Amino acid sequence: MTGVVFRRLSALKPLSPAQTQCIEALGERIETVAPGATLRSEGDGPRRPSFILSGWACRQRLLPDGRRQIFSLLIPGDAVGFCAEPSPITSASTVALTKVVVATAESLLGGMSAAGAYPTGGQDLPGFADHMRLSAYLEDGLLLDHIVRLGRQTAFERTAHLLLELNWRTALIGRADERGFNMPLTQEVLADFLGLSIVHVNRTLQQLRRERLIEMSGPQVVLLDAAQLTAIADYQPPALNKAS
Amino acid sequence: MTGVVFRRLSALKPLSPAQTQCIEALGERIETVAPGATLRSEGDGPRRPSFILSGWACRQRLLPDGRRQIFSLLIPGDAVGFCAEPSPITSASTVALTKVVVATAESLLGGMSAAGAYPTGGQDLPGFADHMRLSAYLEDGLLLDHIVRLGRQTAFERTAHLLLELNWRTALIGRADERGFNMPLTQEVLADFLGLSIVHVNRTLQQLRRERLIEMSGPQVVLLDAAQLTAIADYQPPALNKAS
DNA sequence: CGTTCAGTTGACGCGGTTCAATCGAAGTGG
DNA sequence: CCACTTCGATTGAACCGCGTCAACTGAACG
Repeated sequence: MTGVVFRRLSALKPLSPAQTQCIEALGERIETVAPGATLRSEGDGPRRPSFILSGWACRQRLLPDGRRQIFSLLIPGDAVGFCAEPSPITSASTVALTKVVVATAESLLGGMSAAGAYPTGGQDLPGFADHMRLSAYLEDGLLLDHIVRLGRQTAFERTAHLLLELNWRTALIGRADERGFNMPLTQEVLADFLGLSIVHVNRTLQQLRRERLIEMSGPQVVLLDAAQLTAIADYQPPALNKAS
Repeated sequence: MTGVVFRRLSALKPLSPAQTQCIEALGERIETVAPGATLRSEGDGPRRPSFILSGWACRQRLLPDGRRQIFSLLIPGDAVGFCAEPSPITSASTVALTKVVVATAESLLGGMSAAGAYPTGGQDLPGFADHMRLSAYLEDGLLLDHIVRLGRQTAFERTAHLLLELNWRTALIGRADERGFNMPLTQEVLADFLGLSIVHVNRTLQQLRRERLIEMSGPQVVLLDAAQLTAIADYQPPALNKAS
């Protein structure tokens, strides 16, 4: 179960044996969250950070009249709640979209603690600060991509872009191959992420299928022509430079 | 000139005398950038971080066909290029919207250096790491607000929300009062920020004036009815908790 | 077997874009 | 000092991408 975390983090920067061992130990502190449940709500105080071992979640905000905007989709291997603030400056809640298994991971917090304190108790902590920092940059980049999608791309381009992003991210954790990847999202979730109506998401997906760019059977998605999709969406995968 | 930086940072967390002195010293390393010039381009390597002392800039990305999306607007007191990565994971460039004066500030980098190194050379550095971390969270929150605007708000709501945000931010650095604030942006910039066409930005601003919610004369903006604007836009100012 | 939930489809309307033209203010060069 | 240009703001008309409303389908479930 902790393999996804290993793959996710080692893609950012190589992991030492001590770190690898530390990640394997994550499997010992597991919690299961039901679909729809809140992993972390808006005004939460300091909360133990964790990794998603299985299932999908999202960060979102609700408007008073019920409109919802999803900021990011969280897949296995992704971190939750690593913002070390006592109370977050801006409100967003993290919600499970499927059944989710998380591993609590305060032990990885070395160098991430609040008030900028450098590791005090355990100098021998395997130092995940670099990984978490790189991970934060990666997420930040995904947010910028999202802003471009919402601000300047058509429904067709947006949807193609998202599918390419999810294909890249699932591949990173070893969950995508030539037979595609698994996307356990309803069209309502896609709509709230892409800033579209459910109906229009439905029609856009149909168009992608009609033009033989993708294939879908249930939650399984196959990108039939990744090159053309990439051109349509102006997609550029994140540039991970492990040399860092 | 460095007063805006002081106000900006001390709003996040009180500044020690040593830190204050350090900020005043920023005035010694000044550069001027012409409107339209690039402060920091996409693939730039490690670049010296800096603060904007006067003028406005933005972070943006261009699409192949010329469409532009602006991620964030940068005003005096804001930091530029504090991401400590050798090469950024995602591409965005920072461009001056007016004449901009920046102060280079590598001396504030204590605890921000690459590779997660904790301060080595100068333990006596006044430690701006906390401030820069809080500042990053603040910016992150502004990005989330922006995503909600673009994804789920109408042109009218979006524009109102932006004006409230800019009013709050200019007030934070002491540049807004009951006579309003100065917004040196063309409608084209507003359009590329709000994900709208120039024409529609023009009409939306007209509607805001017609409904006596704002007043504009040149770059000067007055919010005539901040309460109603706040309700319309569902605006919530960032919660700065200095107690952190 | 009724209920619920996700996906699908058609008709219609609106919010916002596009195209095109006008206008005033601010340069700029002869 | 006067054309001439440029740039940003403004306006009208036509168009269309996408939302809204409403109905229907099939699968899953108790």
